[in-house]
Amino acid sequence: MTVMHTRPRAFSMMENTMNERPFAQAINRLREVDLRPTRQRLALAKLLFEGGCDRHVTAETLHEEAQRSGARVSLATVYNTLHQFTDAGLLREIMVDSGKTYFDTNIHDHHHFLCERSGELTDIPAHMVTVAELPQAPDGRRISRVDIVIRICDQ
Amino acid sequence: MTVMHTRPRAFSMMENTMNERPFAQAINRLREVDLRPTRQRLALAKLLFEGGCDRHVTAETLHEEAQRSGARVSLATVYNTLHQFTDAGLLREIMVDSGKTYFDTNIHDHHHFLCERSGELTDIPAHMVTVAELPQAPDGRRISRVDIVIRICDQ
DNA sequence: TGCATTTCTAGAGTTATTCTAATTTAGCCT
DNA sequence: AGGCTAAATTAGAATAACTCTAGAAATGCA
Ligand SMILES: [Mn+2]
Ligand SMILES: [Mn+2]
Ligand SMILES: [Zn+2]
Ligand SMILES: [Zn+2]
Repeated sequence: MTVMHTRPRAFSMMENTMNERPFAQAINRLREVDLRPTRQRLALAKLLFEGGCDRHVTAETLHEEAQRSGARVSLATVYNTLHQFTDAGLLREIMVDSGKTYFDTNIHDHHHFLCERSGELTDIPAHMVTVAELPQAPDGRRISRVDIVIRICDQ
Repeated sequence: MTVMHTRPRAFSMMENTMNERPFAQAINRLREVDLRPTRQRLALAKLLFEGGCDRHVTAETLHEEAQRSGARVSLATVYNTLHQFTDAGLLREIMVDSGKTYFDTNIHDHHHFLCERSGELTDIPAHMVTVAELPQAPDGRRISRVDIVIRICDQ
């Protein structure tokens, strides 16, 4: 399956070598999308993108994590920042169940396992799913994305 | 002067069961799962299943529709009924975006177009999508369903 | 027809999210 | 460095979409 993603390249704190100025990449990346690199945005970027592993966070979970790490960021700012990062192509929004919005640090073409017991999301790289045939988009429309959620349960 | 004492006819469940053929199936289905065919449930079943076309409703939209049709059903009952119908296998729940829960009258294997402009859902019969390869479910789990949402936008 | 059980309902409560308006901060310009 | 202005942050209020509660009504059974 091929869906056109003309999205900015993933922003990764891992690209910083240890001795480079901390946050240099983050600051540049935020500048590119006209977001001032404030203390709050940098703290959240660090939590989201440092460590490199793909994450699925809610505003609430990221806020708690920020508190625990000692960063003083309001919940309103966490919401604002998650949406700004999403608009900037640094995050992807996923709405999958139970009225909660997840933000995915993996912006590459991929799909998800959804655990029906816990609600946990797990990435599936795009190459592991082959869609041989898709219907045409209705007249005057085009396909912007194909989201595949594989729901898993016990046994 | 003549005063008409036309006592409102008592509601007869038997009459409805026998005469209103479109609901015979729903009523039997409800009986199977121990849901009494009450005035409210039958009114909502009529709105949902009469006309045959596949629908994607929210509690709010179905409640408005019920009001307009003259049925007096509380919003709480609409929520209860939609969940009961879902548990009974008469509806399927879809959570696709914007924190709203949609209920789908099409319970057969199928997928959806999602209009990114309006949020409107449209059915795609399962045979129009061919999935050639799927990843294995994690150890001790099995795939319960594969949901495919094709997001469409303008142009 | 009486009675236990189920269902319905208004309104209160909850949760996730957005809005508002006052305060603080960032970036730029002397 | 100090001042200015737009952007950003924040606490708390507001909203949206449910969910719960507890009393009233309907239902089905004997
Ligand atoms: Mn993901
Ligand atoms: Mn459908
Ligand atoms: Zn799980
Ligand atoms: Zn549309």
